Amino acid sequence: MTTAPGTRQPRGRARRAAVLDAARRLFSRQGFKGASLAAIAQEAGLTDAGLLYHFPTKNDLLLAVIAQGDEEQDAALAQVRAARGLPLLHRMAAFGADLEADPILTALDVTLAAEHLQDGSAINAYFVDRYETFRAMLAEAFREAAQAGDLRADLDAEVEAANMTAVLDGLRLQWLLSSGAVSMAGGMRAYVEGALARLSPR
Amino acid sequence: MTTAPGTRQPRGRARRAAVLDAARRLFSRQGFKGASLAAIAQEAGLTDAGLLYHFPTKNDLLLAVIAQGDEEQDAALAQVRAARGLPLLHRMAAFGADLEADPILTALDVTLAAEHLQDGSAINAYFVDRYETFRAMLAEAFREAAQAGDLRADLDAEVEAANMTAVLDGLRLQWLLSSGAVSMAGGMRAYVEGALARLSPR
DNA sequence: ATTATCTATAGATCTATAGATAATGC
DNA sequence: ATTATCTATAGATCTATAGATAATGC
Repeated sequence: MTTAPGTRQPRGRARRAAVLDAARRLFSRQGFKGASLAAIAQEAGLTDAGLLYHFPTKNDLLLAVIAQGDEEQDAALAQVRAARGLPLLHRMAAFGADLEADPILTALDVTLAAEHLQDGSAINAYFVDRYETFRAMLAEAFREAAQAGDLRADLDAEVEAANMTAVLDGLRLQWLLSSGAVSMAGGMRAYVEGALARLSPR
Repeated sequence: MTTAPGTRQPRGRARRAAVLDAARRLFSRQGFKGASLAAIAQEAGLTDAGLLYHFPTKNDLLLAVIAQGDEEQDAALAQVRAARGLPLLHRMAAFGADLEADPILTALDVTLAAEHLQDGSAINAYFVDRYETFRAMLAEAFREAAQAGDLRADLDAEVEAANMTAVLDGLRLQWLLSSGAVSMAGGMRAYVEGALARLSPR
């Protein structure tokens, strides 16, 4: 029996990876609409038609880029999710540093989220969902910490969750716009420590 | 002597305003690259060629849209800048509500900033500068409040300024992505009050 | 035989210009 | 006379498809 249909050959797999890599870089720098298939193909070392063999449409390519980025970020997120309550919140202090480690992926995320803020696209739905999930995770941790007596019982878990998410997000933007002069890692650490001190019981 | 050259007639002025208004709405929803001149012209009730009589290039149109938005936001910012030190910081608590009052302008700002994060365009320079100025204003207020003994002497003015800016910015994104479920006004008020409580002396 | 890539091109936009025409204000 | 707008179109992209050809793995 020959290679099962659909199974990708090594050369093809390498090419696919090169295309994904080029697409991530260009989408990250110029946005989805700003980066043309021709530019991505050239960066990956093939023609646009060659690229479209691997990804039938530009939108398919974007979805693949996002899926890959997700997979990589899941590692950092799993570190956080391994804890609950106050320890989970403490771990958020290191999250800014995690994002600084991958400027391209971070810029991609900011750019794509803003580019699909309000259209009803699949990408928009993805971001709406991801933000909700992230906030829900933090809100639950705040509630658990409050119930356990580790934080003040009267805290507003929803507001705290949204604000912690907002700092991380806002720092990303300033970090990118200031060419790194504003530190995501430092800002986030300061915010988390400050918030937990402010919400400490008694 | 007839009308001085360059003086705009009433009809022209009204058209120009209609074009600016349509452009703001469409840039806000679809970004600069996402909104075509034809779509903007149609929304304003003229042809694309007609539009280009008023604004020679698409980029000129964008600059005019930004300049107009700036003028409007300056009103809210002037309210804040009228104070110094701790009172200035207290006024920041209402800033989220101000932004909620104009969803189109707020979405425009987020979208354009993200779309021009890293290109070396004039728009990029504008945002880099605006963020620096905003942070500098807040940092100075934190320093003054600390020196006056209204806040802890050992606060880090730069970090506090960047983080306060970040919350406002991050909340904008969540507010837009959640169709208003996350409150900018509430989140910002909570953040500012929390921060000032945390930094209150001894 | 299958997988990967290319050339060539269709068809849809998009920005911008040239030149004609209509509306307005003096 | 000046200001505003239109029709028509050039020229540049851009996404995507069709069909041919090259490379690879069994």
